Amino acid sequence: MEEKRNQDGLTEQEFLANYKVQDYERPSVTVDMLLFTIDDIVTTRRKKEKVLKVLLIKRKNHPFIEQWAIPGGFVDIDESIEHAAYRELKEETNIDHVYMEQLYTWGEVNRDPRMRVISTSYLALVPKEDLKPKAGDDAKEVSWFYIKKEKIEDKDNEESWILSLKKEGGEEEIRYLVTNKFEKNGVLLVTDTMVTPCNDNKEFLAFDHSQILNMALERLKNKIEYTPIAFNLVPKEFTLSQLQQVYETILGKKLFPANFRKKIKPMVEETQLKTIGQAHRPSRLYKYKTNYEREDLCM
Amino acid sequence: MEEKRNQDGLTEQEFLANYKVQDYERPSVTVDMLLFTIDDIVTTRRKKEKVLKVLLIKRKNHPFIEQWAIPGGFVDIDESIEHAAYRELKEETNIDHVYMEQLYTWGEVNRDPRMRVISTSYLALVPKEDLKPKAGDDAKEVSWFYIKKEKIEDKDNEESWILSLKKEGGEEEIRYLVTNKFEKNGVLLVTDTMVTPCNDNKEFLAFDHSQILNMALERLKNKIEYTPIAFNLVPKEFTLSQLQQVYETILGKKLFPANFRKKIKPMVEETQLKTIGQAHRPSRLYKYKTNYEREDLCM
DNA sequence: CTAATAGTGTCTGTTAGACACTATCTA
DNA sequence: TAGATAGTGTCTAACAGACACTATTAG
Repeated sequence: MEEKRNQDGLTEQEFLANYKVQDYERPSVTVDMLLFTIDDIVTTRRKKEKVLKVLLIKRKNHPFIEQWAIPGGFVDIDESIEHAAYRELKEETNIDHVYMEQLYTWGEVNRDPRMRVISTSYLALVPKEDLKPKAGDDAKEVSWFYIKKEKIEDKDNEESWILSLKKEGGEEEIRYLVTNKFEKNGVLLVTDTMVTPCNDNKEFLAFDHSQILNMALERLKNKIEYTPIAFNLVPKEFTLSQLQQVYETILGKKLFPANFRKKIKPMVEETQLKTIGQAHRPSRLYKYKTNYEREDLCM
Repeated sequence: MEEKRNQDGLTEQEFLANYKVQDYERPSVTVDMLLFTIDDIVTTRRKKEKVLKVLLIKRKNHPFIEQWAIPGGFVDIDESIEHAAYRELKEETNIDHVYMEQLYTWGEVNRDPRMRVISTSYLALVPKEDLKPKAGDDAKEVSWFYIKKEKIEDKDNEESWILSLKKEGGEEEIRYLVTNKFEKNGVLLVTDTMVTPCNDNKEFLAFDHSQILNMALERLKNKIEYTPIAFNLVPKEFTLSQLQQVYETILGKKLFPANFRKKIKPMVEETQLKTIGQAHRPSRLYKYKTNYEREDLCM
């Protein structure tokens, strides 16, 4: 390899040895971790129902003191952002092999009133059964919030939803109005989503976290249709009804069992196990067919 | 609103007024702009063919001096990352209403040998016809490269491609081997793509830019199937054959005209114009139906 | 006329959606 | 037995893929 020299006559080695990192102002870089799980709740009529939950922490200092926020933290100078996200995840779950993907990077100037912060958000999925009840981290107040997102009547011909978060075993409720505006991007009309607190609100999420949460929900809804991410929300062995409930919760609509099973069958394999002890026909347990995608690609 | 105080007894106002940005080391933050267009090239047999092109610039300093790179730059402390991307785009194109979307954020520790750099990449699409030939920016060498990505025979039962970039009107060619490895993410097998220079290579892209480029190509391929982004690569008025060629180039396969037209028809409206002067049946010009998506959503 | 590309009609097999039906457990 | 959930068979309408065909220009 010949030694190329730059305009100052330096080789790469010389250049790097003399390189002074310029002293302009840099943003801080953080990661946010949206950790989701699916859990059972018991409704007023003593019926069990599946709900989607997200993990939030209560802020202990300004800004947004005493408000709930998506867990996150600074990226160390000598770790990758993915590693920082993973570290954050570990702090909250303490389990391995958790599904995680990058969601989006938020870079508005005034996201944080203290200083300029750029944050990359990650999304992670854990089956409820794998979550060991965390030892009460005295300093931190952490809680699962269950999520409801309901379409409401169009106002001004726009699509709107009420997004509400209810604290697990608590009274606190956070409500947002989600509205799609249409905006031009090139020749396309793309949706620009507004997330605004409902006026009856007492509680709010910190920073732009409501917007981040909403984007994560959209991502989940989209990806569950064309990828097998849902399998990250059930235990290793599961019944097809359980899995169907996961789909129904995330998509926010009921599915026909026959159709659902037809669609899912190629992705799973039977085990010899069945559920027992319930007052109805026992159901077969299935496993995810790990090489499903590989087979698919090799055809 | 009551005044909440933190553990030091400060109100938010007091807290922010006294807030000292901690002096730990911060990464630099940059944006990269992947600008694509579709152009005609004339093959050896004097046939016209469509190709996908990407804009690259030649680096004038270490590291990776004299090598081609995706255009990009630092994010100013008082501008959003999206604004920085937009600024970069403007610098290269000088046209408005360009389609742009965030691609991914790259945060490995040693991406840049000078210092820690985190980079958010954006993808933009411009119709060739809108590109005014840029006034020769003396300091910068900028060029379009056309992209070929061809599947090669499986080695060890893996999918592989040759990704090659050829400089517009030049001899330079950059070739990479793209291979999918499978990796566990939660219970799923997801593809982890390796992009390695072909051993016959003389030229390379700078930094991790080959990987970024490859991800952008994947994104394009996916999104063209289920969104109307392709309309950003043709002029305001276009023939359906033109549009079909855009799809074919990005998907890397031939489509049946009858089927293509059936699929596209609901997204376009006829104009009264037709092409003239060609030695075959003239073709009707169409426009994109801007409110296509809206109509769709309102049903 | 030919060469070349524009554009259409229609058959096929696959799939999404809807719904009615059967199966198997506990109490 | 009833009540509850598990699980299947099948009809229909919509759609993707394949292919044969017609249309209209320049030279």
